[in-house]
Amino acid sequence: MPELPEVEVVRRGLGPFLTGTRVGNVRVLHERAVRRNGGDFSGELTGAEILHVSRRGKYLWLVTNNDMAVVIHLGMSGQLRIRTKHDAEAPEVARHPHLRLRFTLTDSREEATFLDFLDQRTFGGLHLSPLVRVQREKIPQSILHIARDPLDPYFSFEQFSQKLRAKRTEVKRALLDQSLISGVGNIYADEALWRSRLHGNFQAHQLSGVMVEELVNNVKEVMHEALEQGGTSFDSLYVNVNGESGYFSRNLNVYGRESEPCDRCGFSIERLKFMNRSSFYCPSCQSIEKVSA
DNA sequence: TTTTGGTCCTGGATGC
DNA sequence: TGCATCCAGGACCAAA
Repeated sequence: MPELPEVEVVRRGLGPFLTGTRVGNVRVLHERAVRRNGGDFSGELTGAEILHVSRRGKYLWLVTNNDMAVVIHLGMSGQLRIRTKHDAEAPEVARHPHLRLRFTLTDSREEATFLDFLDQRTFGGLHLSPLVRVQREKIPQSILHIARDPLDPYFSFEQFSQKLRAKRTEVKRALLDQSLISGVGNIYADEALWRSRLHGNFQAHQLSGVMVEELVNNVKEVMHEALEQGGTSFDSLYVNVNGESGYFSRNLNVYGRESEPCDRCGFSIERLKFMNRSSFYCPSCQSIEKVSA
């Protein structure tokens, strides 16, 4: 499932192909892919030039020359794939059951390139949003509520710590709250909590400043490691723009490892139902009894 | 205002 | 073999 490292891998992959191209045509094959878009998605985009590709948390956006952004969220199973004309016309690609949207991109130097949006579970989608200036940068209006992610150079630890410690909720739920800190999903939340020896159900307002600092450092660390290995792939649902999988799943300490021994203490890893999803943790290392320092 | 829990959605895996 | 059910989870929304 694409979380921050996976989305960043996609962003890096898209840049060289998309920068400087123009949108020639947009074919929407599944209306749900553009459900968040109010107006005519294809019409408003045709002819626009793509200037660069940006990201905040799990959101990607293509900045166009008319001060608009094509905001993309991959959801659980979204993929962006770059296709050459030859690839795009192959029957297994053109009639792929999960192909939801296709951009035809033109370039003054070469023949058309295609950008395909595939999404098995249709939780992902694209929409247009005007860019608005906030302090040092321009971001899409529709994602103003999304907090800076921990890899953002302007991420403020003090601000995050203050907000987190004011929350009367569990620390894992707070980590998944994109308006508090963005980019953290179920996998990296579990991994960072394990590294911090924190139980996901520990109350956020009981965390000390030192505990928050350690947690943030572990979130950053696990994300950097995942990024270096091209992200986490369990199956074919996450691939980069060339269709290649990442390798970080081999380095996971708790996520998806129910009943296996903890790498730190050997205790059996348990799975807990939390917020309609699974939480993996070591009941020995990550005791709920932990007392705030 | 903040917190909590339900819903959306698809297809692979599993059980009968 | 065929059918039913479970499961995965990010974002959003309504209820408390």
